[in-house]
Amino acid sequence: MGTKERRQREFEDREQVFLDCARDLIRDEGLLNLQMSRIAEKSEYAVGTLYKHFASKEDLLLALAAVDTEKHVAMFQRATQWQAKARDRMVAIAVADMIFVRRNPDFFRLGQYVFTEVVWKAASTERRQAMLVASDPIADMVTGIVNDGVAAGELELRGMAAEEICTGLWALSAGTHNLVHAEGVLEDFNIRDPYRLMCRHTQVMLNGYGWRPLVDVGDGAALDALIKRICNEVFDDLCSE
Amino acid sequence: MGTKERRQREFEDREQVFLDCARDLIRDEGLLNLQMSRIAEKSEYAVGTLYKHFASKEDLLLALAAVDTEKHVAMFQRATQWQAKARDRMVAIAVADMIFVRRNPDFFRLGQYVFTEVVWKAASTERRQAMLVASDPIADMVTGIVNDGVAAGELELRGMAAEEICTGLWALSAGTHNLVHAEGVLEDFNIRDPYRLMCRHTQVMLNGYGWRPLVDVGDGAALDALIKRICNEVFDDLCSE
DNA sequence: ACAATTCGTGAATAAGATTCACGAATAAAT
DNA sequence: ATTTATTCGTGAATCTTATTCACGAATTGT
Repeated sequence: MGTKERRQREFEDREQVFLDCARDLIRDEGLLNLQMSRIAEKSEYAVGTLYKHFASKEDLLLALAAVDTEKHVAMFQRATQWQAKARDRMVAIAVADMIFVRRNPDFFRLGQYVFTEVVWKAASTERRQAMLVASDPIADMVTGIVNDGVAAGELELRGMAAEEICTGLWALSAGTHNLVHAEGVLEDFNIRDPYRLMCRHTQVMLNGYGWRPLVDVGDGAALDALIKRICNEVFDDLCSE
Repeated sequence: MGTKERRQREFEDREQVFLDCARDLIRDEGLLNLQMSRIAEKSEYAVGTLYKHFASKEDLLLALAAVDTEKHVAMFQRATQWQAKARDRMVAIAVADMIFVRRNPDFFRLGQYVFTEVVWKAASTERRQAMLVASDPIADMVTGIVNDGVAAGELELRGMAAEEICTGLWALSAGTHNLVHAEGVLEDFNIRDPYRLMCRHTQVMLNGYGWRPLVDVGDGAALDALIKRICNEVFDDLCSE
């Protein structure tokens, strides 16, 4: 009598099939040209079936973004659990961002879009909730590193809450994502290696908080060496460079 | 024979009428519910007339965002031209951001949306160009202040280009906008006074670049005094607090 | 006064998202 | 084994909106 279970399993697997097809279509034809009927066609199901899984197009997009976010968070987790000084782990978070965006070029574009009022409000409460749950661990991870740094005497809060420092670093990262996205959208806008720049600014901001030892940001070689070390020790399987 | 001129003038004024109506509709009913037919109805013109002015809905949104950007840039210009030390002018830029967003709560939401791949690509080349032209002065203004600071011996580049420092500050600002937007979109997300925090992080980051005298970020009172001074001296007419 | 041109109009069209009545497949009951 | 009930995928039909364009009124030129 496992038929019911098999059915259930098939239904769940199908959601993944739809998401994969949608992702392929976005990659090949762009978010702009994504059509529900094309997703159905590509996955060889009827449109009605697609709507059994997703309340709306926006819902599907949010589901897609949530999957990305889970992978993104998993990268952060590796950085967080790395056995190293808080200072290096903080840069590792930035490197995780860098690697992730390079490997998933559509990620931010989609993320940007789904967090738009228009899309967000058009999606179902469940998907919104799933998205929030997926991104929930991030703040704790970063705050945790800041607190570790303080505990180890490497960082001074200087009257700020750990969460506020965290917010500054987060803004830096979100702003850099914006910038990377702008490179794709604007024609003549081009900043060389924006995520490397973000790593440096992370160090500079932490310098501002009396992070010890202070980083000599003039020495790009030191940063590059650290990035390479992080790639080797933390993201071995993902770094080809 | 001024009839032709009058006609021409009427045509140009109408564009403003459409934009005003669209803005009102967005304020009252949200971007999500904005419909071209409603804009036409509200402005008491036919849809066809609306389309004589805007190639598409996205085109209209981009035009709307460009107007906002011009006002935004005008605020920055006031900060830039303020007769004060580079250090204070840099904070004045941040304060300009703060005041502008508070007075135009829909601004960033719209800006976020139009810079989305989906909207950007759907708009006409002319509007895109107008948007780029409108935001063009910003980078120069900020880089200018950084260079002034370096020339006055208040800031060390430490091996970074002025543009790179500028990018860091820009990322901080863009990230904060993101955060402010998130407060509107997400239900339970709430950061007290995000722009004040941005001002502080601007100071911290500049501390990291050896800005002199270094700012004691622990002293929130000093920052608040500076913000109040900027409101009085630069944005007198816009600050009620 | 008449022809030519410009310009606003809104009904018609187009594109795409979303629905839902249907029938096939499966499960339950006899 | 046969009948009845239920579940589930289907895709043609519907609905919503953006967008177009043929028309006629207003204006200009002769």
